[in-house]
Amino acid sequence: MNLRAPKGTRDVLPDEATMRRKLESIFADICARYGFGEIRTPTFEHTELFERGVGGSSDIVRKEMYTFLDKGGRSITLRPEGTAAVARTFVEQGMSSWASPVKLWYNLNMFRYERMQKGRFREHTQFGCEIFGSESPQADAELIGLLDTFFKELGIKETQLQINSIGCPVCRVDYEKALRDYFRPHLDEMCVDCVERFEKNPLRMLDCKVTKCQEIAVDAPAPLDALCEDCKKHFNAVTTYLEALEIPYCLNLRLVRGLDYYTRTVFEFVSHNVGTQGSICGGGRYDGLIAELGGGDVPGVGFALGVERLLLELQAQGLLPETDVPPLLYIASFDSTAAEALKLAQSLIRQGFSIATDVVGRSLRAQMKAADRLGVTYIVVLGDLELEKGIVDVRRLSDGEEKSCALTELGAFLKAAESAD
RNA sequence: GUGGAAUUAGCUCAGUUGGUCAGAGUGCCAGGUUGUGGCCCUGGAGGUCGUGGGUUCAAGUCCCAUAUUCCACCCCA
Repeated sequence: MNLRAPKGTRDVLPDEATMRRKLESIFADICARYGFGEIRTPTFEHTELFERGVGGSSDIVRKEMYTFLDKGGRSITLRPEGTAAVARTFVEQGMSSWASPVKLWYNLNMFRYERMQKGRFREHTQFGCEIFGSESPQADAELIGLLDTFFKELGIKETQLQINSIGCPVCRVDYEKALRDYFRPHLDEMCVDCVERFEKNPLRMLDCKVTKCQEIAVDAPAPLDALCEDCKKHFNAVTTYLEALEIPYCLNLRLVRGLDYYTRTVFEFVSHNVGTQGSICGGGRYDGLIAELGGGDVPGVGFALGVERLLLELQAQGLLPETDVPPLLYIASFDSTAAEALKLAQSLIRQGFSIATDVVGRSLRAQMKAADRLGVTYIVVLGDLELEKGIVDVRRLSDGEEKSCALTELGAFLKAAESAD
């Protein structure tokens, strides 16, 4: 077999598909209860959207995008993340004239050209939420509250919320200057990446993983101290609301996040169960994004949650959703009764029951084995004898107990059996 | 983009210093029981040993390249 799924992609088989469907349904339900509407954007966009929206200094834009020229010569990129695309829709569809704030959620697959690792794929799925049109810390808190609700409904316990504020463009300018002043004397001791970050985005020098750089960064000016009065007030209000919602959080002054559009609040839910990167969910405020994309001065805040990482987390905590249950009843038949068996199965299925029947033309013995392997609860043999009398014996496979039942009463029998469980 | 490990049947894996090494378990199909599941017994299908080169009388086995997967770095969900 030479043909394989492309590197970094996965096949989702029935058991996992069922689990994912349940997660999707829980998330959709919670979003609806919080007043969010679903949005589905195109799988690909003009490359320029991500270059401007996500930002040229981010790794996503620099080296992880699936970009190609289409037959019309347009530069197209498979979406590497959701926020820029949803923001584009906001502008294009004139959502600034909708009742404000506009609250949207999505469930979309994302594409990033990366090396494979635990919890990391070239195609992966994100659940996400965005609130456009509110500058208030109440919006930040509501989003984190929504996530907290989601995790609680799934039973997740071990994740930790980390939060930080990286300030607004105004205090960022002062802060970046302060950082450069601090790091400049140490530059020759730091890694090549940090030297590059010094020019482009000195904030990210704070969370460099190189030991030497970390040692130097320890005494760097802290982001929270550098915030302007408005940003300080905003951040304090966010944490106050989190306390009111009884959501535990952990200040992480090193938390910066690599997408260029973030302002003020940034946060992540982390866990040790999803590989060393640890992040299940990340988000923050992006007050300048809509303007950057040609819309008005509309603030925004949002998050994205990695579904594959969520599944890893649920598995580690023994919380995976149930997979499909086997059919309730297997109808065994013979050549002479195959038509009647199909008819009976269809009738019961149309009444709402889950029914299996032979579609291979197997011997009765093989059908019994097949039914057993499927894990069905009951089995009936529909032969000429049974058809003649209009009565079948319903056998319960768990203990072999048999009960006679008129063919016309089979639906009622199954209904009673179902409700008895 | 950098570094490390791995790849043999659908799945989990044996396979010694190159020489009956194409294997086991499990799963699948059938039969034993021509109209009755599980346990048991028997048989069957399924692999160009990731791919391509090289060394050799002889290569899952040694060498090189490459692909894929896993792990870590970077970064992100």
